[in-house]
Amino acid sequence: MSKRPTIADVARLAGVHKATASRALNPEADARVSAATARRVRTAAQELGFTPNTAARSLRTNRSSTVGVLIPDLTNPLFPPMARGIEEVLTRRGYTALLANTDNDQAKERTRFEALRGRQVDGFIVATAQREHALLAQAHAQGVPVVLLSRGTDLPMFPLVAADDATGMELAVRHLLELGHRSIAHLAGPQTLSTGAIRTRAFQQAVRAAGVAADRAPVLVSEAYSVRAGEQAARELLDRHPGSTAIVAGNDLIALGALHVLRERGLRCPQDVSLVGYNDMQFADEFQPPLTTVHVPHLELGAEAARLLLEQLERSDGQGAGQGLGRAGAGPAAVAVAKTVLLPVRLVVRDSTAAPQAGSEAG
Amino acid sequence: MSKRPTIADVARLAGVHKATASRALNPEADARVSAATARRVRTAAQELGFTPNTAARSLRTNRSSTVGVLIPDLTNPLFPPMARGIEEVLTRRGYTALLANTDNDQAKERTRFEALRGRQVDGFIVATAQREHALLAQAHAQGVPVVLLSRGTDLPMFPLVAADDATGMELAVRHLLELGHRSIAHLAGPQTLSTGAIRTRAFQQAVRAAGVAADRAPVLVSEAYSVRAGEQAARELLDRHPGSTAIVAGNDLIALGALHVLRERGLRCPQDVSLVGYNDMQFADEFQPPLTTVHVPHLELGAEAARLLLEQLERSDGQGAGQGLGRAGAGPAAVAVAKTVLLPVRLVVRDSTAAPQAGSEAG
DNA sequence: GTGAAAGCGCTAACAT
DNA sequence: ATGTTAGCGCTTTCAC
Repeated sequence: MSKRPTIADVARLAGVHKATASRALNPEADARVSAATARRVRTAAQELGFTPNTAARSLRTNRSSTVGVLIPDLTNPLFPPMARGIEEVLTRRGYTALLANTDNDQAKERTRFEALRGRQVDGFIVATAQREHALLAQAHAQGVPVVLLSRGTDLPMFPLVAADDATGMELAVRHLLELGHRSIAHLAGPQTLSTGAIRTRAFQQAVRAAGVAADRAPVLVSEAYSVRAGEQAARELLDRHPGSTAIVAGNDLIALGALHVLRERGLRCPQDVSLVGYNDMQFADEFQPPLTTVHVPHLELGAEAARLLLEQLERSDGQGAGQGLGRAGAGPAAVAVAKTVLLPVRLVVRDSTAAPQAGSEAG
Repeated sequence: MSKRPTIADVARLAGVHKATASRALNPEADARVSAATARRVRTAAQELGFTPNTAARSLRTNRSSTVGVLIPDLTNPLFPPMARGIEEVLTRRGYTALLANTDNDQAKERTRFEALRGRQVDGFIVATAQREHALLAQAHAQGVPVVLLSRGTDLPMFPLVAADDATGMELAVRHLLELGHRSIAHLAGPQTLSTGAIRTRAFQQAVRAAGVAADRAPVLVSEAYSVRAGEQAARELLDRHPGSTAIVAGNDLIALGALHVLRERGLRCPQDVSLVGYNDMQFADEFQPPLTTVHVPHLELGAEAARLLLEQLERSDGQGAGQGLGRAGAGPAAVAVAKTVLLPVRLVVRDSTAAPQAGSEAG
């Protein structure tokens, strides 16, 4: 366990001063060093296997090249691809992600957030946003750099990278309409989340635009994006609206719950009831039946969020306040509004949707 | 973005010296401080919202309370539960995990390993071990604290936390035998991984013990733990051993590949061929058909690995070399051997296994 | 273009 | 039980 070489060792071997070595090794300052010495220093560093002590650097620069990532639960198949997308762009730029699972628990989230701040993270990528979010409001007031991933807040405090859910939901509903369905129910996700609210609204607009009467397009809200909650909501739906020939779920987990309930009631999917999920999570194509769903590019979502955050960090590097903002409206009175990036989605048709059977399940 | 309070601020507010404040705030040293001042200091810290600058602490103590975690791929459903188990015990003790995906790529693994070392991680949890592993051998030589997770090396260099795969495989084979199968094939995982080798050996022992002839218990090696590789191996298996009435796969992903191939050949599972997976990964119960498999407690595996590493870190805290070793054999000539913890598994019977149909598929 | 010197915030000797 | 001092390894003024 021989001690690791420091920059002083490198400087000595290269025959220069510590400061010069530091400059030569740092891309931003190496213009101030002659090409020859720069090369000598880099060779020396290579030879010794020098890697800078990040703690020392961090202490000096007050930056850590580290980013906190708040996600609900790594065990939910949506998030691993996002995490990988984040990791990929972050590491390429010398940053490291610190992942924290919050389990949608506010107290836990706050604890982890504080702990990460204590570790001098330079910013956060937050995939746990509620439409109203005390912690985020506070973070915003304190000028902490944050990028929102997948879920937004009602106030556009922070840049957001999300899927184009309005379009996605429209695709889903249109698919069902084209198959001939006229009684389409929505098993909505939690309305406290932007994804839940946006998809629900888009569902309602799509059915209304097609001239489907409101009572033929009921919305039942699942209290969580989970199989269990999906089952509960699905039971209620089948009890109260037995005439529905199709269901579009707020996400794939809820759809899975619905699948269970259909099975438990002896209803066949898609013959008796068609079902559309949302997200196209891993293994959605292995379900029984393989799920028709809206594909969301989770990895790209994560990658883009990381890019946005880095951009913001770089910008606010020199000066203090910089919050990575775009401008809405024009003129001097314009309010600062954060940029939103919407990534395109597409419908993936598999076996859980089909034309409604004549007579069957008609309300 | 007012500057964060330092320990000097806390000391001033409490009317003591920095060093005293530091002692009062550090559990290990607070015995050397009077209860009264300790309380005063802690109150002051609370009031200011003081959180120590980890970079400074790290620089001074040469420890980071940070652990590197090497996994193949977060997107493989086995690893998120492990990561959560790790996170849970680590954060409880004030540590943070730095996750890195290696994609089973040696170059990538080395790069990430070095990067993490550069960040002064105190140790590693490695779930990417090959039976022969250059990087790990080297890490061992350098005295880097490492705990192996799930996959071991041939040489017991490091403590290992894994599932009791020998028993698990025996359970799987016995289940098939009890159903009446006498032609059981094994779609093995990569033999360069301890899990692949151990499960294969256990398979062979189990069938041999039951008196099944070797040619009635063929072993085909899948070149990766993946659906794709599983499909390839399964095709070869069905081509070369069409008489098999049951398959036990090296893991659930391989089993899934086998399922695809059975379907593509018009063979029904379990009526024509029974199939057993391994791991009981998330959603294995949603496959078509729901998969009979060996349940492995992945979260507990991760948690236990974290515990072992912390133990080792605590121990080697003061002195230098401590490698967290047990002793094998007795007497002065005994070789240092690292502890292995095997967690129990259990067979989960679902719908992919059944008694062989009389006559069908008989070789 | 390079060297000298200071200091980030913390903790571990060493006093007292 | 508490204060004093020094220094972890790095970057960044400031000189020259």
